[in-house]
Formats: sequence, structure tokens, C-alpha cells
Amino acid sequence: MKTTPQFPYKIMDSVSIDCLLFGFNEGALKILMVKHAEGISKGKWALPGGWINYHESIDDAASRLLKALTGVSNIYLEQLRAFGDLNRYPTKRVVTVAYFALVKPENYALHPGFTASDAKWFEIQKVPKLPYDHKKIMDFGFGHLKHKVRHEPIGFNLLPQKFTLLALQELYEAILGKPLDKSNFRRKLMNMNLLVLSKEKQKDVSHRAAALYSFDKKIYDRLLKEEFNFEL
Amino acid sequence: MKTTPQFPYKIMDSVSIDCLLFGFNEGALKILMVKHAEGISKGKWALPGGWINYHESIDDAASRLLKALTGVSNIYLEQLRAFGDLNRYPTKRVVTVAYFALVKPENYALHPGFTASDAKWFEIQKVPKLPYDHKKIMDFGFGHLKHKVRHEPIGFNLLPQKFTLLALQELYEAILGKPLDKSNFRRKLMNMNLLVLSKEKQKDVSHRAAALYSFDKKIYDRLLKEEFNFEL
DNA sequence: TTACTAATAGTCATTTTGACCATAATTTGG
DNA sequence: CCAAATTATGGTCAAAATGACTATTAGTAA
Repeated sequence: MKTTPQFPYKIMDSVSIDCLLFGFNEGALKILMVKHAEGISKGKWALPGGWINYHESIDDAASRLLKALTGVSNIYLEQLRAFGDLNRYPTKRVVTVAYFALVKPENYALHPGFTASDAKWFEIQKVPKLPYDHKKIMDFGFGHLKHKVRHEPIGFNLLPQKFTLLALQELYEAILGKPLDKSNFRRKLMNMNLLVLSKEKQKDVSHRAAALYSFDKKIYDRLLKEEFNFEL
Repeated sequence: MKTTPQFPYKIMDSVSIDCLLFGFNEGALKILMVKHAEGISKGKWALPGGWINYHESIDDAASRLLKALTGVSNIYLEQLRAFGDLNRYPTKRVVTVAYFALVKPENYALHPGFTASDAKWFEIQKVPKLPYDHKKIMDFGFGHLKHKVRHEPIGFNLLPQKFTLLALQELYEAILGKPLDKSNFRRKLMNMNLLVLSKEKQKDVSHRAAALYSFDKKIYDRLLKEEFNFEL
């Protein structure tokens, strides 16, 4: 006989978590969605999320849920904000706390689980109709991303550890939605002294190989203390 | 016979609201606190906050609670974020959503009420020891204020409708905690074309009267559409 | 060997910044 | 009425940052 799975812990019943995972892949900005296997939106694609255990912090709940639903773990989830409109959830009053991260999709194999039957990256313009207020949450997160990427070096999360300046530029062009001057972009980045030149070079390209750089978080943190301001 | 006051509505029992109200007054940055008249921190100064009614949005709850506790109403409260550490509240598991606003204290008479026996503006450096995680919430809000004031013309909220350039500069000096060059500050502001010169002049000062300016939200909104970027 | 492609470097006029200096307009005390 | 004090307001000037380009270099591919 099959038993209904039981939660090992008591949960908070009026607060939930939703995660916005953005990724940059094949030149397009994407967002991770899961297909619900149970609950009131069974069969629908929605943001990965769920209930908070009574004995875990909301930050921990976000990490746990993301991992359980999609297999994605060990990433820094930043809290966006709470969404608490009156009728955002159909059957009872629920406030949800949204979390946000930017990752490289190719670094994370998707393993749907828990209450999700599937997990998939959608291009941001091709996301299907979402239940609850998930469209609103997604739009808020996308706005946050556009702003954040211009004021913090968060874009580096989306590139391999070592990358060319052109790859970095193309990433910024994709997120900001406008072309940038190659020479000026390069100068600006180099003057920030954030990048570490690698000894290796780009390989397997049918033209002159570009130098590879890596982003140095230590340098960034030190610069921040000196009132350094990352702006693009 | 006295009856215990009853809430007219069912409340959410594991989500609360806390409000951070910053004000600039007599040359100092202040924050509004209330003295709790009941509950587990009775007698202590803390952030104005409380429980959310089952039938109101979290934004509405924030406005209602602030008004009921302090008398301050009709201001724009912006949500900061949720705080949901495990032991932030001593008797049960509670996630709180923090709200934020900047006002001119002299425009708002304080009328403590509801569960508050007193309400008072404290200089930011002279805030007493706070219960729960209110210190953490306050520090987060103060950091947010410092950042925000440099990137959005929110500082104008703190000045009278018509103000001198020096008053504006002193406000920025107080929030940023560092002196600014008078001439350069003036030049920067004037080049933004955000300010409208008034025909009136400063009065009752024992020196040359300065011109009075006002901030024009319409101009600001128009400039934003042209990708204008407020930076100080 | 010669296109082609992208990397990398540099030019130059314009704008913005930071650190000052100078003068103007008032008020107040003698 | 004059001088001193005080703040407003308007400059200067060199240094740094920006935006729009141009030039050269290194490597691939045909």
C-alpha cells in the first residue's frame, strides 16, 4: 500500500517562497520554471516555490525548495521582496517571499523532484501564462535584474570562470538590449581594475584568439570599501 | 466592567509588518519609534508595526498600522523586504515585512494610539536598544536610505516645498555623512535642470538671502523617460 | 598569399569632476 | 555711514571620463 508522503516538519501555512532564477544561455536571457505535479495549479508551469518549514529561516527555505524542485543548489539566492496582495493566492491568504539569482544554465543539470514533475529554462519572452501573481513577480525580478546588472558586477555570474572581453560585452548588450562600443567598453572595464588577466588564451576560434580574463571578487570587495562605484 | 478590546477582523498570525520612518529635522537624521503598551515587549521602544488583517494587503496593513500607532498618514510607504530568521521573534515563528519612508517630521503631529503608548523621533545615533531583530531591520533600512538618496531625488521629500540650495546640500551632507563642495554641488544640481527657481527669496536671515527652489516631479518623470540618471 | 574576422590600441573633441578663487549682496555692530 | 561678517553666486583650471571614431595587429581560412 502506498502512503501519502508526509512532511516531516510542521510548515508555516500563510507564507510561501518563490524563486526567480535567471540564466543567460545561447545568447538569450532565460528563466527557470517548474511544472507542478500536485496542488491547485497541477500541470501548470510556474515559478519554483513552496511552503516554509516552521523550523527553517526563509533564506534556508528558498535554497531547500529550489534544490528539491529543480536540483539546482549551491547558489546565492538574494531576497527580492514579499508579495502580499489580497487575492494573489486563490484558496487562502498567503504572502510569498520572492528570491532571485543569476546563474549559468549549463552549470546546473535539472532534476525535477518534490512537487515538480518537470523543470525547464524558458526564454524570457516565451514564458507561458503563469498562475497566481507569478507574472507580476517575474516582471518585478526582471526589472531588478536590468537595474542591478548596471550597478553591480553581477553579470560575471553568467560567464565561465575565464571569459573574453567580447563575451562580457555581448552579455551586457543582451541584458541591456542595446549595442555598446567595443573600444569604450573595454577601456571602461580595464580602468576599473576588476579583471585579472589569465595566461591562457581563447582556443578553437577561426580568428585571432582573445585574452581570457577572470573576475576577482576580492578586488571588488576591496574597491567597495574605498567607495568604488560599479557603473556601466 | 471593562472588556478586553477585540480585533474586528481575523489576523494573519505568522506575518507582521514593521515600518521604518526616516525624517530630517534640526540638521539631524531621525527615525520614528513607538513605545509598546502591551505584548511581550511592553514598555520598550521599537519600530512601529503589528499584525496583518486577513482581509487587507500587506501594503494596506503597513499604512493602517503606522497611522494607528503614530498618527502619521498619507505617506508613500515602500516595501523594503521580509525578515524571516528563525528566532527573530521569541514566542512563535513570525516573518515580518519591513516598510520604508522618508518624511519631514514637522509635517506630522504624532498621535500615539492602538498598542502604542508613545511615539517619538530619535536621532539615528541615539536610538535605544531595540527588541527582536529591529536593530538589524533599522540598519538595513539606513543602508538603503544612503544608497537611495544618491540615486533618486528622494531627498527632496525632506525639505519644505521651497528650499535653498544650501539647505539641500546640508541634507545630503547629513545623510551621506561627509562634507560636499558648495560650488560643485550647486553646479551639479543646476545642470540636472530638475529645480524650478521661485520668485521668492529666503527671509529673515542675517546675510544675503538665497534664492528658493522647488523640485519638479513632472520634470523628473520626463527626464527619466529620456534615460536620465540621477546621481550624486 | 590574400581575404576575412575579431583583438587590441590609439585619437580627439566634448563633458564632467574636484579643488579652488572672486565677487556680490546683505546684515549688524560701532 | 562704514567696516566686518556671512552667505550667495558665479568663475577658473587642470584632470579625468566619455563617446564616436580610426588604425593596426594577429590569427584563420580559402
